[in-house]
Amino acid sequence: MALAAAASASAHSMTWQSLGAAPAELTLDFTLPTGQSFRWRQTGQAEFTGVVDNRVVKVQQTPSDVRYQVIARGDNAASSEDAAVLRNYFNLQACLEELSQEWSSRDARYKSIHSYFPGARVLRQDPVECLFEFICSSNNHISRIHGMVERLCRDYGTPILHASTSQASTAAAAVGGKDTVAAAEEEQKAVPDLAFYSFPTLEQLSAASEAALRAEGFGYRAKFITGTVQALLAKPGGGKQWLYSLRNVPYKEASEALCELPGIGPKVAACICLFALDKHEAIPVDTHVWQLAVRYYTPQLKGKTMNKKIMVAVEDAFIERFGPWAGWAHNTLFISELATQRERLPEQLRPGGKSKASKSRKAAKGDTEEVSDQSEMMKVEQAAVQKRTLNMDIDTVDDSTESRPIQRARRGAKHKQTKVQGAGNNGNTNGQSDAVVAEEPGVSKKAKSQKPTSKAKSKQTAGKVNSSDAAGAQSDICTRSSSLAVAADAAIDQALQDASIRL
DNA sequence: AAACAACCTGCTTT
DNA sequence: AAAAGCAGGTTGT
Repeated sequence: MALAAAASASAHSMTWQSLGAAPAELTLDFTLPTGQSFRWRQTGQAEFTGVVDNRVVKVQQTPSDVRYQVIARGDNAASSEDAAVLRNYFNLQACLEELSQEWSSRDARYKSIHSYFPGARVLRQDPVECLFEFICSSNNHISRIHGMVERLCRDYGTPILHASTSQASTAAAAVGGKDTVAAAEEEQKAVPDLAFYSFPTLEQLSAASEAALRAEGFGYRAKFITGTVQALLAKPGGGKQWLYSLRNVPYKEASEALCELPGIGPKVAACICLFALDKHEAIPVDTHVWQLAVRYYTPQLKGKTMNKKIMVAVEDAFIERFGPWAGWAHNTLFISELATQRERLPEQLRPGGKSKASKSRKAAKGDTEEVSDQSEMMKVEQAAVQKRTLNMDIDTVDDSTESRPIQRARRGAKHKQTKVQGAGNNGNTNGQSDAVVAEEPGVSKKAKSQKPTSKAKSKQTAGKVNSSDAAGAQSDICTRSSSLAVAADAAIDQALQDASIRL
């Protein structure tokens, strides 16, 4: 192991390249692990490694920039295109700072929280990859989605960088500073996870059976994946082209087209539209955004049950409030709601529910309940805005502390009856175990039927559109004054170097 | 049209 | 320790 480490370390002594994006434009911590892509692994204190367009890329935050190294390339990945590929992936033609200023002038809540989450960018991902990532996301949490996507790539994708030659693994071994046994164990455990694969093509994915996917822990999403693969392959041009063409049609049209595919409803469609199809106004309304909405933007909808119509109402409210790039504004607001991120907000800006960390901290200090409720918070924010003479209309959110998600009450009620047979999960924790899927974990009633289902049979046009370059459709609102490079000082360099691998 | 039950799983909380 | 709760939802009734 050590030998492999040394060998590859010297083999990969390349240098960092500047991406030319200041933290206000791109902050990796708010962009990569916050649920819009599940293809990145944190491989250091301020460093992530992932695969972009057939390249294994390491990106690292510095105080003034983000820099990158392409540590491996697959077929047809020319190094001359690295920079363009990454600028495209990080959507750097848009100027987030400028947008942020605009949103701040339009909305009190955004204004009060955005400085705690600078550089939360919306990526421009590959549509195929993005689509399957978000089929996996339904009724699921980030860490499991991440594992599922990883297995999908490992099982059906093309390896670009093997574990034995991975720089990341060498770092793991080198940094391990403990006794050699522990280090060896650590490395052994780490190695299988440190290979990098391209995301499988539709053709590669067509090799996956529902049974195999279930055996890998995809649950009921297994048939969504196989169903969508088939549906896409049946499109003229093989599916990939069809999907890319959605970049050139209006949001609504793209969303409706996506919703024809099994496993894709309005929320997942909005994710794909926002994160891969250039629909900057798309608002994925999930449980977090729903709470945001009834708290600040559509209080009149409180108590309603979530459905397509309600989602559209929420979306419209966001678009009216934030404008054509509302999806980007939503992204920052969404992140501020995540349990893993909301602790960054000062107490008085934090929404009602407290996270574990917050709870235990309070418990330790013998603190009592939180002081301000939503209405007070809103008043403070409104006052702040009005003081600045911004005559924007601020929704008055009166009322009280409905801290609990509405759907929770709903679920609590229904679970009384359900549960029962779902409780006994048939053992195969950790996914891999057996190869041949137990013919019927939860296949209670129908299932099995590979039928196209009602959604597949309705319409299916959307094949037209001009084939102009998709990137051209985007506006260049920023003349990017390259606050570039600025060689990070040695101290930071050192610190970053010392960072250990973290999964 | 709207509401709700069912669905896979892993991790946390009671 | 067993059970319920929850996680960036979709589908069928």
